[in-house]
Amino acid sequence: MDTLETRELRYFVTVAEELHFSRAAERLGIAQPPLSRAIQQLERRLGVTLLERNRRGVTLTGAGQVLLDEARAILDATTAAARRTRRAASATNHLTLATKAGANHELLRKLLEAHAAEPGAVEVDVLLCGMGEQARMLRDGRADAALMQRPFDDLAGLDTEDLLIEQQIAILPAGHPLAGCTSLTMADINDVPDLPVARWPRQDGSYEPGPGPEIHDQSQLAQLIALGRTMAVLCASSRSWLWNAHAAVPLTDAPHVTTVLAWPPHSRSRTVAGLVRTATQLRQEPTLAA
Amino acid sequence: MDTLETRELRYFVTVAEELHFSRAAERLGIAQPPLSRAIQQLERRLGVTLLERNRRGVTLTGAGQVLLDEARAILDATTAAARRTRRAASATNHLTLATKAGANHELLRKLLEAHAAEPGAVEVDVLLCGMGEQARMLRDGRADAALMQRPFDDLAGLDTEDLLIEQQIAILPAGHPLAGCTSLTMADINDVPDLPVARWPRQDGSYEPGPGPEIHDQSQLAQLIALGRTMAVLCASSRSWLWNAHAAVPLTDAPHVTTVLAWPPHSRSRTVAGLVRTATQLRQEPTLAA
DNA sequence: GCGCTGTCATACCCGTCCGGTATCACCGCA
DNA sequence: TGCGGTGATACCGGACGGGTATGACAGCGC
Repeated sequence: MDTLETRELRYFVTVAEELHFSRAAERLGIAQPPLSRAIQQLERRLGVTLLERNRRGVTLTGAGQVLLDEARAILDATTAAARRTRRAASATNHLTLATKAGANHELLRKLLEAHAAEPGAVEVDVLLCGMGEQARMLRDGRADAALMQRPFDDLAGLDTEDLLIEQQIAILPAGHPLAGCTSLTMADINDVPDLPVARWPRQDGSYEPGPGPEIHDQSQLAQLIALGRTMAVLCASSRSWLWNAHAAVPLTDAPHVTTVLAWPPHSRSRTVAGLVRTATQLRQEPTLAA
Repeated sequence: MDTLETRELRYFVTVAEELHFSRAAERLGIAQPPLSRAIQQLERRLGVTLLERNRRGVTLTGAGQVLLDEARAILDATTAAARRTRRAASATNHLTLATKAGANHELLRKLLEAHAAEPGAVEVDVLLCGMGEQARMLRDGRADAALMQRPFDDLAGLDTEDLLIEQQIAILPAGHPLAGCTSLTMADINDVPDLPVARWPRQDGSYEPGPGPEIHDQSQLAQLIALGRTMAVLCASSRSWLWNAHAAVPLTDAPHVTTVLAWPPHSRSRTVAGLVRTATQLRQEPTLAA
């Protein structure tokens, strides 16, 4: 009675996104009548009205909104499942680790080193991602594990293991007056008239309004800071990629950043488990606790 | 090309569990030949061998094991999706909160109270679960949110918000010699010859071997302690349900227990979001921080 | 070695159901 | 009151899921 087929979910998601049967059918590459029928069947089977067909357009009901979220997650999970299965068959004894390009150099190096030294070491392919792309990589099965940062990245639905807690620092142009300070507060750096704070994309990819430049990747940010156009707040390990034209000043009241190893739940694969084990051991070493 | 239908996944999971086509077909209520064909189609579509058909039996390949985990998660997600959609349609303005029976009385009371006082308050149905049942309730869509405890409960794949960090305490029969101590350590209470520590089920439902009794629910435990048959290690808030025949002694070196509010990821429902908001505000109140 | 049993795979047929085309009912609009 | 555009309905053909019968093959007892 509750056998939601993925075909039906695919159809429903498309209709819910388009709020228009004909356009949805076109996007799906089928005709409109079968699509209408499929949605009706889905509604009948569930015993629930998912879409309100008014004159001039279609709207989602509350239940429809719920199913939309669920269906999206399920469809993502199926493509991820297919991809993971294929990768498990082909690149056996490989493991793809997604990391934010430029972040956590040191931690990554140590993790790879420690993992390679383990007895049953599998080869680790490092996948450098843009801002917050790791979550997608994990969820759609392109990566087996990822280094991510709380509270920046969206860890919803992922298993995690904390690896490193860091202060945040302000990265400034070396010549700027504030660069000489030994420490700063958030209040100090907000509203500096000639040096707006860079804006990162939010989880949905949009930017909140503000004077600072919109940042897409770390190299762009580095250059803009070096040019004296902006400043940024980053975790302390970002020091590893600073230029001569950059200055780093600790922020006393910024929230701490936790770097975590994340992996998809329900993944009981031996290879990921091995990496997690290595990582937890790493964390317990005093050299990283500092 | 990667359109894993849920029917195929259902078939594959059954075969992978039975490791026997005919039995799997019987369980599925279909004949064996169509099942064989369906699995072959799945393998052909994925381009991956999922099952090794040896003489005398079938075994899972590595890729098959991966797909088995993924498929189970997906099938759970579909039944959960159907249930959540139906509940969203029928019990609108309701919200089901799963809690471990007997745990976190005070916190639960305060949470419900605070939530009821919110302006857009929806009614909260409290669902009392047995050991670690909350995770299943959340995952299969019977509950919208749950109070759970780290590190006891399996939080994999759930979103959480920390609510309360507590010490653990030892619950002893009131007359026992150790009951007079002002504090104890784990070493003190392990290997007490006449009072073995009670054993809780693990995440898979099994018990690790040991001398203590196997515990299924809190009332059973309470009685066994009162009878002087066992002792238990629990979080401090368990004091609220202690009997006169019980004594509680703080444990100095036991790991802390974090009670969290958990909910399924991708759930952007307004009602759950409201409860989470209430909960986070609760956490920030000093009365609970103590 | 010969059947016997039990495994999964193959061959073939049938009915369901998915998808397509044609059309309808309805609304807003000029 | 037509016209454009919406989703729903009617009907038809073909693909495909499911059933039965059978095959290929391994292990086992005689």
